[in-house]
Amino acid sequence: MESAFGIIAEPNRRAILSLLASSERTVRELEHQLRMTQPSVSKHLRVLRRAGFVEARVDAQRRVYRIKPEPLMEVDAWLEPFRRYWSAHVDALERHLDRMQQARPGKRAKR
Amino acid sequence: MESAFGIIAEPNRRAILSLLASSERTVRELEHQLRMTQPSVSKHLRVLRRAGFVEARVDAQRRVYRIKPEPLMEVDAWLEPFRRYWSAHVDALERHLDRMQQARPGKRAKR
DNA sequence: CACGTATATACCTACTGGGGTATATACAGC
DNA sequence: GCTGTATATACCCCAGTAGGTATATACGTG
Repeated sequence: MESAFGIIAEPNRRAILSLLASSERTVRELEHQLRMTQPSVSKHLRVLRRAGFVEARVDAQRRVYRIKPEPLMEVDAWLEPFRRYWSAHVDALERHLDRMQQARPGKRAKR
Repeated sequence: MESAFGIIAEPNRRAILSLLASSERTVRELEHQLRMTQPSVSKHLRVLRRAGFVEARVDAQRRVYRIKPEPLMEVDAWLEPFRRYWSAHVDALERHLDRMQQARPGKRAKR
């Protein structure tokens, strides 16, 4: 599957992306931090690279990978039509929490 | 694969969700508007239902499906750490989507 | 140049998951 | 009841893909 959605369906790939979100890293660093085998990391990185999620900078024998945001922006854009449900949901949750609070004054609502 | 990301990896499921985003629909309506076979629609709807993306209201023999936003909110939340990359690349997304669109027509050879 | 390190790739295997056809179930109207 | 409609499910088949092991490639250092 070549869509951005197919790419991030894989948990290990999401984990890689999440790590790279905070800072760029080498293959080795990813391998250790995610406790995956090196070929597995490389394979996932290749998929991510080809799909435009990451790019690599060469540093001697190392490849330092970093995020390229475009495909994730595409996912973000796809979510747009659904965002109108967010507010409704949040409102419903707030009303719910208000009722809870009124019914049991003194008890702290969670979340 | 049971994560929300795995669920929306499937293009037909995304199409179903996108249709439901504007309004609730019956299985038949989805079947026609997406030109899919009925069992296929039902199967995808079952996956979506079990993962909490949709719910069905019974109307005689019909089931009217509608969006439940929670799993998509989860996806939205996952994107949060990456949003700091957005601003720098706003117009890069346009170029990216143009390229995607160009790559569409015809089946491309694989690697 | 030999050796260790860092990364990529090839190859095989096993599993999953989607498509299709046929069938079951549920309901409505006559 | 019988018939048509609406939806779900069972079953089979096949392609894609992730994991693992072994190997290739590239680079740096002594």
